[in-house]
Amino acid sequence: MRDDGAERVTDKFLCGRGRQRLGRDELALLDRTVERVRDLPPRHTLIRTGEQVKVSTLLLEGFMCRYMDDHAGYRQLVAVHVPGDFVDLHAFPMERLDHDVATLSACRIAMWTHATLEEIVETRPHLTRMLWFSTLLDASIHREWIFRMGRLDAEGRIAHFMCEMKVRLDMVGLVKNDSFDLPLKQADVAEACGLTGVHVNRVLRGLRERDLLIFRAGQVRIMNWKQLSALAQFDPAYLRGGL
Amino acid sequence: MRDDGAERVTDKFLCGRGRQRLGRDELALLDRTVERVRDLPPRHTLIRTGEQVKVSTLLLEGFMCRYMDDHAGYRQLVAVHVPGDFVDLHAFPMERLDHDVATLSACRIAMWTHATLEEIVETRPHLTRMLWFSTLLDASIHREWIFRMGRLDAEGRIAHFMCEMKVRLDMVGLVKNDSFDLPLKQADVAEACGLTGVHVNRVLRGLRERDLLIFRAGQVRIMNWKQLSALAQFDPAYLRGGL
DNA sequence: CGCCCGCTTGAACAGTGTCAAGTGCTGTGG
DNA sequence: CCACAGCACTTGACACTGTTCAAGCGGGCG
Repeated sequence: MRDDGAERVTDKFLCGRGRQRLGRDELALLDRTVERVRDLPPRHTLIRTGEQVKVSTLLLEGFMCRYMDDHAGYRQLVAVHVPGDFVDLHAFPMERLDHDVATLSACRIAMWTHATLEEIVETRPHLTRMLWFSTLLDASIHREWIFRMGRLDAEGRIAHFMCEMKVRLDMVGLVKNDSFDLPLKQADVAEACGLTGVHVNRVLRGLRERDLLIFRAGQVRIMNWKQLSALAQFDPAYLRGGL
Repeated sequence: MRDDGAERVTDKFLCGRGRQRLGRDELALLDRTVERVRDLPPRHTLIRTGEQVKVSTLLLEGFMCRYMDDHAGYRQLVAVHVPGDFVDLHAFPMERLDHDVATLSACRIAMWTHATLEEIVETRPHLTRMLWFSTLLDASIHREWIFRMGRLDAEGRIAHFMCEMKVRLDMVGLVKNDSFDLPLKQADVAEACGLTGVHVNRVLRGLRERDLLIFRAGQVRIMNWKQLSALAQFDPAYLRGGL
């Protein structure tokens, strides 16, 4: 925070995941070089597969996702993003993406041109390394999702997804009394977990009836963290990236 | 290759994935700064979850994997590596890993200390960016694995896995006449695809009987690429990372 | 030669998907 | 203010994919 208390776009960046390693000057540099801040409506596609990308996006408020569609049009989410996430920083070294990027809820985002990032790489080795690190955190989450889909049953997958959301949102101060906003439909959870909407509905009922978790109207309330995280075989270490 | 024709450790690095963007001097620098080359036996664990890592490993020959075990001891592979892959470069910014790293077959590896990589980051922005890029390729593969597990049935998953191996090995010159070595057991394929060994066996029989693919004695022979890749909904774009 | 490991096959079963119908909001227009 | 449309959620019945458990096979290696 600045003295005047105004929000800075980097306020939530890497909170709980090595933010303390970012110098004041590094945060200030990022803040100063933002190209622009935009508001996006819900369910808005920001980047399409294969298209050339020249800016990267930090999510300030709201929820975004990345997804791939199969031949029949069924969707698989490959990532869900919360405030403080650099949603498509990987587009900087990659230049084009292998997936779509879209908002789930209404969002506010901040954007940096790749030319600006280029300059950071040229002149700021430590900051570069932290940006690199932040893309590796995403990879770490990807791996956990592979585990989730490969080794957990429907209940475990949904529990795991909810545990992950809780911890990630907690890191950026968006959890109050074990409750948090999660503006997704059951169908979105299904697309994140490799399940059908119908089955997600049944599993959620089970979790609710056993007083583990309530997900209703875009709000999650975790009633029994211990049992839920056990079901999910959830260990939050992967979210901190070893730092 | 040098004039004397001797192999250099970086010979296969990023082949087919932007290698042409690496300058001769950059490759030479990597070659010169290798700390050491080692041979590892099959089924050897190189890094365990959570342990502090101070070197990163380029795979020269053989097959390695990264995996996570669930509470019951069942294993999920989260990556399979082929020659030319920087297996745990992400350990450099991350410092410790959220998964184990092990050999599948006998392997030869080259290792760089993180101190050396540190120096590269400090002094070589372009090379740094290419190293960063190479870790993002892994993330890209992770995403495709999430898609594979979430949206494909058993047959599609195995077909997809085999298609991926074929293209990746082809990039580094290890495919001859649509055949390649893949020194894995059926159980390993199961662990990569989130299936049981028994079911992998049945699916492989089906693929063999329809003359799509033969996997026997650690060798894969692709008989019908077109049908196989269609089954897998396979598009190799993600393996090239947009470059 | 015999053992062991990886592969193969069968049968019963469980988990998840599919299809179909119905409920309950919320927002809109008459 | 009510009727209605649309959407997300809910529930039930049934089919199917993949798992589990169990047994048998085959080849390489000590």
